[in-house]
Amino acid sequence: MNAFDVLGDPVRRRIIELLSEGEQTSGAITATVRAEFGISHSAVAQHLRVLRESGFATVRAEGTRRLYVVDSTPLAEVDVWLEPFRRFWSQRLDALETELARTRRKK
Amino acid sequence: MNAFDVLGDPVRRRIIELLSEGEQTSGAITATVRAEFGISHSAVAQHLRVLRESGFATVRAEGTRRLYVVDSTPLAEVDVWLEPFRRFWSQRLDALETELARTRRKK
DNA sequence: CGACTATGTCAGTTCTAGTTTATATAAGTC
DNA sequence: GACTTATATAAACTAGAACTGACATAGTCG
Repeated sequence: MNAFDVLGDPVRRRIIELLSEGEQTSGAITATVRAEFGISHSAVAQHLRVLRESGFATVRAEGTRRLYVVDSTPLAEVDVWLEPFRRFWSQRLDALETELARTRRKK
Repeated sequence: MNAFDVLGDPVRRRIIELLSEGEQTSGAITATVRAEFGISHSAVAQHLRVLRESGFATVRAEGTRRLYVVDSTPLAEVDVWLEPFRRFWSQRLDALETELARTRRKK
């Protein structure tokens, strides 16, 4: 599954957000997501699988717990795709910076 | 339809890429996409509709032609979502910069 | 005006992704 | 060893997205 498809699901985006705060057990993630989205534990487990298989997360076993961490590689890919478009919304910022520089020189 | 869902489709991503090079007629876009993906003109028209309705593109009529331009607003939203994660892949760069600064000071 | 071109929409079909319920596995606890 | 907890998977169902083919609208050109 392609990186953009993975991010297409709000539950998965939320899980990635949760993981950005640091390592989380499957159980902790499931509890939060269940509370927020009202879906079954199985649904969450399947989202976790998608995140694993698409490279957005990696897992480490500790006893019966599974500890998930975010892997930023696919996110970086998305960022790269976005890169050429960034000029569209940074144009105004650039213009502002130029203007500020000019004002400063006048002083 | 949410911005991430819109970007989930490869045809739509391609259309956005095409539009980033500047204004394009519906016909031009359709021709390129049909050649690359082998789908019907109707399918392309429907993707264009999604892009319009989700705010990724705006249209201007000129005779019978429709001229599409990219609107970066939803792309910027995606960029904003990505922002907090950027530190993950810029860490290495940051570390490198710190190291360089230290080396410079030693000299 | 009639034929043609550019574009868009509708209806129906197919495929896929997300969900639930039920089941499986393996590690801790008494 | 039986019971519980943590987690994952399988199978079946459903909803919705994407596609095709047919039709609709409106400019353009002879």
